[in-house]
Amino acid sequence: MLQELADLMKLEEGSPQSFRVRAYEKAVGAIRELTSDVAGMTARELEALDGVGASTAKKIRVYVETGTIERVEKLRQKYPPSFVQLTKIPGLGPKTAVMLRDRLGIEDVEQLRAALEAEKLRDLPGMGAKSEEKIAHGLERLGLHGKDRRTPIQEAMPIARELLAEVEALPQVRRAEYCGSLRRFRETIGDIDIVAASTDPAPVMAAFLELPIVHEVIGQGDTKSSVLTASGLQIDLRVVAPSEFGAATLYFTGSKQHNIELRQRAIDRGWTLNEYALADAETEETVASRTEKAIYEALGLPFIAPELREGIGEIAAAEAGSLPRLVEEKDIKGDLHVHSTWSGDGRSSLDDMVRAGADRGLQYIAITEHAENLAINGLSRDEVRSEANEIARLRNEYPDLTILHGSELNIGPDGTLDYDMDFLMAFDWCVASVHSHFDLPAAAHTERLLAAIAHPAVNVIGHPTGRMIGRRPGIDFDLAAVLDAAAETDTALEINCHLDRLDLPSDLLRQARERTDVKFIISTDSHHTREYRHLQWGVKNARRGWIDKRQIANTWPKRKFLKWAARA
DNA sequence: GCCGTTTTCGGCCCGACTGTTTTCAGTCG
Repeated sequence: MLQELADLMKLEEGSPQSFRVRAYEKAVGAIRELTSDVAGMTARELEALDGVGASTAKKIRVYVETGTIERVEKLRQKYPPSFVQLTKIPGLGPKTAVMLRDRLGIEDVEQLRAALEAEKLRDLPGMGAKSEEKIAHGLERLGLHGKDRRTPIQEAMPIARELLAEVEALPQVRRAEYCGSLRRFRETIGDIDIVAASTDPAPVMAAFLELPIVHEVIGQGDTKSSVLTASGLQIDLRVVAPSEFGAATLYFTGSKQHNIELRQRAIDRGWTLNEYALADAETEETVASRTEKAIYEALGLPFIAPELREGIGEIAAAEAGSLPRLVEEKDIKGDLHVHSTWSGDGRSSLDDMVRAGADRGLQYIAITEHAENLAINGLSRDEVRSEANEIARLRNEYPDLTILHGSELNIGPDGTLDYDMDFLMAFDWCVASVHSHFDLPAAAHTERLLAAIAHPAVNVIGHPTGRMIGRRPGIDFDLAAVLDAAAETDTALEINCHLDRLDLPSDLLRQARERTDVKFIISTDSHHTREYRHLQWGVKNARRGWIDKRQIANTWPKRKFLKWAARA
């Protein structure tokens, strides 16, 4: 409701940056990060939140009690959804939308289309034939890539990496980095931002605009250009001097709120921070600019990892020295969710999977084929016994690698698992996952998860929400109850590395971050040898979730881990 | 609308690009 209020206020105030709009958006951010239910908070408790004042606290209370906010109702009358839709058109902002209504009586997209065809826009103040053309073009893009459309990370990441490689390969480019929400590792991306360091920007810009992926140029300048791919994904390239690279990546990585807080911090010290440098406000002398680390240090802060830069308290935590100890890829000592061709959907042989795990320097792995209840992909009991013999052979071949014989069980709609108790207890390691019946009510999902967590054979709950980013929402369940049960039984929760899963999602991880009694396992869920390298994504997701690495059980050395796994 | 280790009033992050203007408004990030 507050977000809608912010959006409507953009129209009312004629600016997306009006102070009132920004205040509402800040309040939205504060509430989004709450771990407790906002409905249960008093006005006084709400006001204690950073960014929520008396006015917003009152609105929240009224909304909780009556289900409506008068201000929103009035604004909805004035700006109905069909009118608000106009501002979703790229290049068309609140000022223009309101003027179109005042001057031409345009109330919705259809009327705008008619006015464009009749060439009525070009006679309006501040507009001309080109503006008309721009808006007409923006209208075409609305379906393909409106302001609200976000691209799933698994779609954007490979494009960004390839693009980055091409930019880095240009002879004039010293170094380059992808920034924006992709570097912060959000699960959906608005656009791809690339920053390049060069003393000679013109050829870099020219080469960028000529790349095969560029379908359309929507803006080009000396140091900044924006293009669209054929699928409508926007890519921005910014070229800065090498000495400015740190300031530029900091700025383009954001988030917006993080930048605002950093800049406020600069102002408090008599400095100013922009994409070129942290500099003295009076003399304009540079304080720091080459690296992000130098800028943070000048501002009295330790380096803040990109995954944390959401403007949700990371700067205060950094100042207080209370940031979590973040996991890194090299900390991970074992992979506890690995398939082979024994599973119907596995694509590398067991021998290859084990060899690849050993080659990566893993100290322990768990082979976890699908279980019998997963119709096509699961293993019968006989197959499980046969694979056990193969694993015994491989243990001899790889004496330094501990190979756990595991299974990925299916949590049924009633919480029951595959096989039977005796059979299950013979496994070294069990992952239990939801693979079906995604549309039950939340209470039923909570019950089935609690049942699986309570089962003595289960070590970890696999991809707990079952969501597929951009395709399928996760199951809804009572997170607090699941965390309580996981802590009670010492059952871990998985952080699945697949880019289309990232499950648990980082927002749920953040809600769990104060639960230091809960363990997590970062698993690749590999079905092919090359998927081991997906580990990096699970690591980034855990970092984004503010999870302290001491709670991630597969960072532990082999002895500690095996002792815990056997006990659990 | 929010906020305060100079402030309870008067500030609030900063700049590129476009299209329209002769110095700026709108949009965007």
